[in-house]
Amino acid sequence: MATLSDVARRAGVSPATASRVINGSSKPVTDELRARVLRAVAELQYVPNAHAQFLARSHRGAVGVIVHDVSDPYFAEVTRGLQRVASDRGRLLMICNSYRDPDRELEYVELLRGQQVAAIILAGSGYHDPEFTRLVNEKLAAYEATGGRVAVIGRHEHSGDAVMPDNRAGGRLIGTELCRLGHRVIGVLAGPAVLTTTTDRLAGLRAALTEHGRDLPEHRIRYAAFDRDGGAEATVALLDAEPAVTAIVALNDTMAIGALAALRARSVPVPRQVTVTGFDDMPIARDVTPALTTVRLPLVEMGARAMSLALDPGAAAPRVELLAAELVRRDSAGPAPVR
Amino acid sequence: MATLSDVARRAGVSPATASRVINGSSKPVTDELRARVLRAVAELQYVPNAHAQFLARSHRGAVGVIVHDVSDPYFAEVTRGLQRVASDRGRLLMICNSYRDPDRELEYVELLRGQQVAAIILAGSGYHDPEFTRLVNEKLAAYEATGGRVAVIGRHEHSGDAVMPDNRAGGRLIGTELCRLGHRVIGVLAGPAVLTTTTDRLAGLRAALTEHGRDLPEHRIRYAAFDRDGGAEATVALLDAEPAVTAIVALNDTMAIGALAALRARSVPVPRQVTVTGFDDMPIARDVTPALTTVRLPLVEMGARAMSLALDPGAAAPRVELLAAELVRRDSAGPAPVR
DNA sequence: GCACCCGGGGCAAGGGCTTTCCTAGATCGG
DNA sequence: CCGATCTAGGAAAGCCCTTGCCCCGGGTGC
Repeated sequence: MATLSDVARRAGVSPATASRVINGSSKPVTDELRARVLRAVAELQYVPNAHAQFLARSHRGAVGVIVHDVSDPYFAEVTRGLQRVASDRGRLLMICNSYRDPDRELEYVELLRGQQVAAIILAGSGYHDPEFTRLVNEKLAAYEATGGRVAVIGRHEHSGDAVMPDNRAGGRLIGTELCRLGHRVIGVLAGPAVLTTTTDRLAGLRAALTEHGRDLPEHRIRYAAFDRDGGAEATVALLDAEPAVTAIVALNDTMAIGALAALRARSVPVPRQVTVTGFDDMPIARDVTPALTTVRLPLVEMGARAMSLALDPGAAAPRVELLAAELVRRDSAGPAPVR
Repeated sequence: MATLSDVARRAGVSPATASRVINGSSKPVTDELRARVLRAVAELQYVPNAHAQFLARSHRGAVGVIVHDVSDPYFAEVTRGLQRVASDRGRLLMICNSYRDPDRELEYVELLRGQQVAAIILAGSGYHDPEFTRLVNEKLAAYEATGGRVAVIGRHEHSGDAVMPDNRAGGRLIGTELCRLGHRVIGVLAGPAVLTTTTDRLAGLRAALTEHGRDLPEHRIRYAAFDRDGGAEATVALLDAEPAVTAIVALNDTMAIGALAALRARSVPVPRQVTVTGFDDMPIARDVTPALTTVRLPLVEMGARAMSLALDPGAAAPRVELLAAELVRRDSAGPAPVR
């Protein structure tokens, strides 16, 4: 690998001059030398060693984000927002997939710290796990103590800048809509109970139902993996145990799609016999049949905001941005069947 | 940020010893000192500076991949395969999104080179663009000349290790299936014509049709963006210009989903009146209505193989692995309507 | 014509870590 | 009991780049 001094030697200048030409330093260099250096760079196909560069200027360039899984459309959208802002500001974004493993999340915090990233963004849901929370906060605190910036997306037990989708309000919207449609026996396809996302959405839903005089007994809530198959399996279990349900609330769109598949397999017409709702409004939500009634979260916007928070110098007080959820009515929700 | 010498000082040892303890060097260190060092590490929350570490040992750890867009399910799946193998071998994977911009692809090659990654994997389709091809090959050659490993996924004009999905054969499978079903007037929703993926799939399709005595005139092929909206728009245009088509072949699943949406909007029953086929067999393909008849490509496997090729020492001759495509019959393709 | 200034270039000091080589003390054999 | 052999730990030389500082020579002002 050609080094800077190779270039300098070939151009007949000092490494200092070569460096200045290559980095467009403010220090003037004669056109003659500049040309010689550039020629040498081209001939040697020289590319500066990013690590050495990093070490020499102590200027932190990259930013890291820890997501559960980029191939999950939810995170794909969020990441898109993060990317956009990062690129606009000339920052490299390192994406780390925890694959929903808290330990891996911890490891990635260390790794990013080791990479000396300028900021770390936690994009997954928080966990209801005091021990994990303590550990991650400890690591983040150490990072922040040395000037690192942290922003989180979603509710985490971390005091600092945060972007919060209004999951509670979203749950409420769904609940209210279902009541309006006359549903009384409502089943829920929930994600893992340890995620704050799950509990917040559930809390909002329950609040709305209670307001309208309905209840949501625990046995009508099925906790499963936050993915398609989790949704499908939970739907089957729910249907068998609670044949009276007229509406199934999935706590994200992916699970809702699984529910739709399970219902189709049993030839249950949606929404005529059973209503299904999702959450997140992923792009695919409008393309399944029936198109999903869901709650839109401004995913890209969330990513963009989080990156802005992370890159703008921190205010004295933690900044928390609450992003509104919005009901999207499509075809998968209908009036409760009269029986 | 605590440094190694901070740790060493606190533990009352030399940086050399501290380093040895932390990295588990083979050189023996007394338990007494080891314990002191580890305690200091914990107290200071020390994390080694990855850049300095890199510089000191000239051992290349990370691997880079350039994809078009991770949020595209096609690449999400491929990336999952790459990740798995990379993690198994203790490698960090850097994911770069070119967003289908060839210039950005070039930039990322430089960037990864600067990061001194052990290998670069090009996961997007190749381009039919001699100038671009020349440039990228030049940069890759320079990289390989210094010991860098390169693997490509898909057909690129790059001689070296490659994993090739058998796009041609896949196109053939679709063509044969449609002929079997009696379709004669077939329209195509193609991706950008500059992509080798597009032309290869198209070539296979055309070959099959020709063999069965059908033709595929250019005016029944619509080139559009390889995404949902591209598919929807092209479908509308195709329907208007060629009302006689009984089958629409989308060259990837995303476009097929767009086609389904456009047909639904026009209340055209699928597959009764028009058959639609996709390509790739993304996870969502089975969950749209009607479920997509498509061609399965072993996407995860492709990623895994590519990573293996990249990490295993190169053979003398370039290794090319051709991965078979497989027809997946679902509900979106049916017999041609009798008229 | 002299002191000064300033533009253009190079020297060298890091930046944080690994690793080779060396040293000093302990151990062992004769 | 002394030299040979180990052993654990430390000193220091890089890895590649940036940048503050210094230096040299020619132009400026009075």
